[in-house]
Amino acid sequence: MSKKLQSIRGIHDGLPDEVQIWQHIETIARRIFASYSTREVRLPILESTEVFVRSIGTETDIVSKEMYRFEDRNGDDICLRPEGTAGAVRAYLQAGLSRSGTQRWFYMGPMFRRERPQKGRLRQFQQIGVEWFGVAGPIEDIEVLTMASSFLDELGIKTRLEINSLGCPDCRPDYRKKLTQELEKCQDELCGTCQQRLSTNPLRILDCKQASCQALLKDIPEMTEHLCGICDAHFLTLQRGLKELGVPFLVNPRIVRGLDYYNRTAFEFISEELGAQGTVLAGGRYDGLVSQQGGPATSAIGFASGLERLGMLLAGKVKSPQIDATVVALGASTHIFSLQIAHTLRQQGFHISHCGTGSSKALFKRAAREQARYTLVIGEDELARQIISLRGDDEKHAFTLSQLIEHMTAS
RNA sequence: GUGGAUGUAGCUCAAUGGUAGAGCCCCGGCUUGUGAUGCCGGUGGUUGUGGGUUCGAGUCCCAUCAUCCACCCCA
Repeated sequence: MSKKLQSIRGIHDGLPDEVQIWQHIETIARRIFASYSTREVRLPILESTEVFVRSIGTETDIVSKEMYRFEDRNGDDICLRPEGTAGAVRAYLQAGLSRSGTQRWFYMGPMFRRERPQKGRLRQFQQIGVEWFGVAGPIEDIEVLTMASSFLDELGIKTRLEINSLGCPDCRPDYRKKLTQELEKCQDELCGTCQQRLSTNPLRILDCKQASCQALLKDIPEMTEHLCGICDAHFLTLQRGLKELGVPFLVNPRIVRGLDYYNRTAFEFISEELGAQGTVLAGGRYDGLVSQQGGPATSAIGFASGLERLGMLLAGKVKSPQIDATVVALGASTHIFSLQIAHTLRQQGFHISHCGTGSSKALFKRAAREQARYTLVIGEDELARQIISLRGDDEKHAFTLSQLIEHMTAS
């Protein structure tokens, strides 16, 4: 006997009940994004590792520990994409679109990160993402945020929106320096990982989860108070726009990003229902990335959202597709006739399931499970007279095929 | 990567170290034409996997795999 086969760790199957929810999410995404003239791109799942090294760098654990990276047969260093933005920028530049005006893109598809899995944190997961290129903002920041907000609203997912400004290469280094100086004063009281972060990524200390660190941060200077004039104006306009457009938000100066190409607007839509995996949609401005990948200075903003997490919040709330009719064929002699009926109805655009063979009890039980609008009963009598009965009615109320089509169309 | 919890039937869960069970679901019969109720019957398990201790292991020990929780990281 062979061992039972199973999918590999953190890589799960999408079974019909879950896929149905994903498709619902995707349908709404397509509609909302289209209303912002944002068009779909389909980008590679495999990229050369260089694409991510250039955008993510080798500083964090990401490239070294958390990517599926391997050597192709010809020696190329390639990997499964861990996110969508880097590949989108690569595609944008490869197609020479930097001289074609604003590009508004969205994508949906699988991403791969080799992390310790949890619920809502898988190694293969799916993201829906948006990237807008050539948009300096803050108008586009407001639009991207209202778009994201409409998307979640339309899904009926309750979140709170938190925004922050990360500043820019002009003002962030000063703030980082000031923050580091302040934190060095109480260095010994910081938790172990934050003492590390002091040298590697001091901004990350701002969202440390240790209560002791948060207490030390109480009187620390905030990024939002140290923005340069341009960043400050950008952030204020964004806030005013959101207010005027009725998008509720909270300024959270402790939102940070792990990578340097992010600047100014950063935002997260957070659900209360998912514990530590509560961020359901996150994004921000990344004016530095296109040039970092070797292109011309190009402003850009985007966000991404995990389908699995959205799906968990919608579990049980998405209706199954309605089947129009299910066919009960009683007795072997009726099988072909019943198949012809089903076939014709399908050609008319109806959704039909056929209950197959078995005892009448089994067939009607199967039929009931389908929860179709109609159960069509076809037995010897119906076959002889070329008619179809409905469950619950006797043969006096039977339909000819054309009458049935008319009846089903009318109701 | 670190720390912790949990793995018994399709699902929810029982079982002092001593014969692996219940409810629900599924299938069939009473009832070869309308998912009732009822009764009767049935399928389904190498107790995640592999070792060890023991006369005897679902139970104790070790390893491993998976899921879940928190941390790390978070693109």
